Amino acid sequence: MARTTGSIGKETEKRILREALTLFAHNGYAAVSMRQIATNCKIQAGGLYNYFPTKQAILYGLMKTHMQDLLKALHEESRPDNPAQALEAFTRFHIRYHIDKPEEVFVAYMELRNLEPEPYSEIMKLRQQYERFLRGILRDGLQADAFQLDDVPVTAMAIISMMTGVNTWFRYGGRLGVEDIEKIYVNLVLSVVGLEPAREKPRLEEVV
Amino acid sequence: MARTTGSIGKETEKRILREALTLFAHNGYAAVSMRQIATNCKIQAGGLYNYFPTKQAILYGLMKTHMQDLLKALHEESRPDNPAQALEAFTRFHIRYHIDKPEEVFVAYMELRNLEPEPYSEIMKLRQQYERFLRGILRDGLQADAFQLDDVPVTAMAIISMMTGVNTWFRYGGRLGVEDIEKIYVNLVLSVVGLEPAREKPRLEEVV
DNA sequence: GAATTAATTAAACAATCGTTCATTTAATCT
DNA sequence: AGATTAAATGAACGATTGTTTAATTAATTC
Repeated sequence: MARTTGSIGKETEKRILREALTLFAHNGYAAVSMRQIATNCKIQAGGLYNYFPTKQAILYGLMKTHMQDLLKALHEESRPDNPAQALEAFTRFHIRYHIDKPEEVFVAYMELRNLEPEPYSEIMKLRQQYERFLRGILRDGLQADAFQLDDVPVTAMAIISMMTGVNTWFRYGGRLGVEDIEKIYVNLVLSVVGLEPAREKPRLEEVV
Repeated sequence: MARTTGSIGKETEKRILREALTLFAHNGYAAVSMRQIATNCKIQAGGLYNYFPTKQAILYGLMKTHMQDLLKALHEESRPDNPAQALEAFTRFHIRYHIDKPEEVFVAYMELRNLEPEPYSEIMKLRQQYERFLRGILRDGLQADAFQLDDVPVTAMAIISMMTGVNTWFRYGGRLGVEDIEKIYVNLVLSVVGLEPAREKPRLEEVV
């Protein structure tokens, strides 16, 4: 069945990416076979090679798409001039985006080492773009005397690690909703740069 | 060659764990073969089974040892009564330990999903012990009105994520030494709980 | 509607996987 | 020293790996 219009062929390609994403996220790239991916797409293993030349290309496709989408979404956000507001906006964006796409985030982070050198460095460049964006905000805040911090690169990495970590424990239907999380993380991040966040009330009834 | 004294046999077992650790850390559990591990130990693949019944048992052995060592080391630290001092001590401990054992930390975190259900839940229990320790400090600080934070469990996870993230970028011989990192992270963590850290001087000459 | 082109299948490829086992080698015990 | 036992080997097991290829099926083009 030939489709020069490419509309249905592209559908299958997306399907492959989606099924591979779920499998990679749950079992890890190396532990997932092409036959498993094919089965979940309801095609034969050989059919995958009409869309991707290698298994590696599927992983690379997933990661590149994710990083590009992330950067695109980031640059579509409005960035306030005020450093504190810019940082808050960035935090809300990051938390929201990462909670919305847990599988993409998980794969993009965990499977870096399964990329061959060339694709690896390309993905890393995209990651560094994202990190540079945050460093820019921090530097602005420092120059405007709005932030207090010891070291811009380290603080940037610390903030990103802190925020991304939300994916390891957050589940829908738990004690806290996305908006609660967002608010808490905004306060955490603002605290990190020496700003007094607007707290509601201290809470003591937590599980320990 | 029989060794009922067990001294040399134990040496080989340790060797296997050490080589497996390095291989798992660099390539991932699923991507490493028993033959690779054996080769790095200068034995044949079959010989591994004199020490471990399965590949899975090697991974489990690595993770359990790491978590037990971590918890043991944690409880050997003195815990100050003062919440701020306890938090600072915990932070210094965590940073130091995680920088000292990057491969163990990496494997213990990244390969959780490659554990079968039973070993998985056992390792998770140990992880949760560690997290509970931090939550205890945070709760103490809240009750003593020494800390300001919105949510103990979330803050605990955020702090741990932030600190553990140091392993993804820190390399010896870089711009900052371990002591610099330790100091920076202490300030970051104290900031997170609303304490004004003792800063040296703002720095602006960083790479952006 | 015939020709062409694309997509899908099913079988096969060599390579490698974790694991087992009979055998050999070597250290310990009596 | 001889018996015993542990450890290491090297070959083999069946299963599975990513990928290729020829044949088949179906959709598009002229």
